[in-house]
Amino acid sequence: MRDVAALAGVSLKTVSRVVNNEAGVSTDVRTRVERAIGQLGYQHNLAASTLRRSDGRSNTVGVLLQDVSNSFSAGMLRALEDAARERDVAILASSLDEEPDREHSLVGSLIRRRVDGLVMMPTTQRQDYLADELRSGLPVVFVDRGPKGVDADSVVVDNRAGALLATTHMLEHGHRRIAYLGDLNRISTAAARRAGYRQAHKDAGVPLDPALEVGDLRGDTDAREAMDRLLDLDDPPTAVFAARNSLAIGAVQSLRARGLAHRVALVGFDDFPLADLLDPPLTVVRQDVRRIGTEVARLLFARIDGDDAPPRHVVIEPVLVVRGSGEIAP
Amino acid sequence: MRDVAALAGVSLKTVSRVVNNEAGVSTDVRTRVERAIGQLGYQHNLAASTLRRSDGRSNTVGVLLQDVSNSFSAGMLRALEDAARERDVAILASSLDEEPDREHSLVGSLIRRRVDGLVMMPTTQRQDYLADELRSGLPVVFVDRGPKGVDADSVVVDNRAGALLATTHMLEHGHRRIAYLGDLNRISTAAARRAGYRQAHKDAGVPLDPALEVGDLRGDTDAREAMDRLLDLDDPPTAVFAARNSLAIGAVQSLRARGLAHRVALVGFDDFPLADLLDPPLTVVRQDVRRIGTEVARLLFARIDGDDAPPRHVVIEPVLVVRGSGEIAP
DNA sequence: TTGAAAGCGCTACCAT
DNA sequence: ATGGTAGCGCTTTCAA
Repeated sequence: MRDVAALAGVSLKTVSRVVNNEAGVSTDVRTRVERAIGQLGYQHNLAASTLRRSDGRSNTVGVLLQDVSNSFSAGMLRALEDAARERDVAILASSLDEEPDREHSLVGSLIRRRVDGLVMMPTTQRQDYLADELRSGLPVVFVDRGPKGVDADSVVVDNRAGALLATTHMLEHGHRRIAYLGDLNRISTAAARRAGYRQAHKDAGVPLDPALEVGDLRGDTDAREAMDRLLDLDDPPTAVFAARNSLAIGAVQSLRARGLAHRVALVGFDDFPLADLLDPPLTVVRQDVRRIGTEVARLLFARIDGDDAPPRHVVIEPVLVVRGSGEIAP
Repeated sequence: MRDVAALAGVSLKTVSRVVNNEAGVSTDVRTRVERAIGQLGYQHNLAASTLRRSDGRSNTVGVLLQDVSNSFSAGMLRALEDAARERDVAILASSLDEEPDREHSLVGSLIRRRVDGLVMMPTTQRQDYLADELRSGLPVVFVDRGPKGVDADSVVVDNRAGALLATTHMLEHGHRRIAYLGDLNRISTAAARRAGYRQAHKDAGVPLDPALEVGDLRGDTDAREAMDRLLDLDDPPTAVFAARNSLAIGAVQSLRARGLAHRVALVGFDDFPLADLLDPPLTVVRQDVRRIGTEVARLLFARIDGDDAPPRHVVIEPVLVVRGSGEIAP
């Protein structure tokens, strides 16, 4: 910047004015400075700028997702990116893989980088460790799973209602033995989905069979094995509710391998690309990822812009997408 | 940091030593400083640190992909992330959506943020605009598509060979009318895949029919419509080579809607989740995304570590994954 | 409209 | 083993 100033024959401050598009620079001087910038290939240093600025804005936000390569996280990231781009805000993205330690260390890393805000799909049980940052005004929006131990903005879907929807749908189609495939039990959304599954049975007056409830499944491989075991029972389920997309995939693999894909009903939680091209097409409870992402961005940027109202909790209602697999009769 | 120093009764420099884990601090002093840090909730400011450091490292790299929500880009991002995490390097990720203007502006934004390196899946025809940065030593690794107009490291798959593989496979199964569904023609990988498709015909002595070659398709919707039109021809194709994953999906939609999924052969380029669960399971040419990502990371971090050998160009051979859809007889 | 000087939070360098 | 001082590249403040 000093070189640019020298070449253009102006002061540092004037170059700064040009670079930041501030008023109070004559067209003539502006042109001279811009030419000098071009000649020297000067690139403004945003880190130095941030350091000195009174607001300390880095124009960067951090996003901690479950796994940037899974379709739900990736869709979220994309929706956020679109909102961020309009403001010329960059996104630091990371995957947590349900590892609490990683959440702690990545949050620290983002704070050391002075992000203007944080979006997180938490994997820890409680986020008390964020209390200091929240109090000092760091904008944080929780997504998919609400905050525990602290209060902050959040955007979640009504997991219980979604599970109730899915399970009731199969009960109404006459199923009485519906299996449940669930995520790691400690994850709050998994608990809510399980509660919805049970509620549906209660509402319909159908007894639950604990042998049909399998939790703590990490991914499609786990789900496939669990499904295999369920189908080997003396009195196997005639329907399955898979409480996450990867678990539904594992279930499909198992059913397909045994030629039961058209015999056992299946409803998944969380839509994914190609679910409609499976055979039978997969009936799912859909969480509108783009809508969630848009809401998250709205909350986050409002906070960044100084909104200091009490935390807001947005709940998005999931919808049942009927495609075929969930309508198979017992 | 000043406050920490005051509270611990040491100098600024000593706090800096503790924070950076430098040697030459007694255990006693270190403990005192750490306690002060804890009491004050002090968080090191990485931007200020970067500014002052002699190497100017930001421990941040920029990644420009086609679209972070598509499985190929997302897989790349994830592989890179895993390599970056080991070094405590953060990732700024963005989507280009095949828009050249966005590439220019995002590269600028990343340079202003002083990233230590850049990974890009370019969407521009030429990247001469990067010449200055490359000359001044910015590590850049091109992925999926090689650099044009400048020289830099790259990791690409052998697109021509992959297309040759796919097309020959169907020719060997007796097909003589194989359609081609291709990406935007200006994209170099699309051109290479088309060349492979043609080469296969030439090798087999099978004449090409221009009516069966459709390029400039943007996504599954385009592909579906193109496929519909092809199937409406008087002499429709008995097989299809879809040169990108989203195009294969469009083709499947069209075939499925007409009940031809088991009648017309289909091979896609680029594997994706669930391709094996379609009916029939989709035969594809697979590019090993994780392997590509790992190679990219290896090249990038070697450059960041000071490697100044001439640019390296890694070519990954794609493999044919036979699953069913590509083996349908004419 | 333009500029000079101070200082953001930190690390390099040299001294003790 | 510890500290003082200068200065990274920029913006702020105030003066001209």
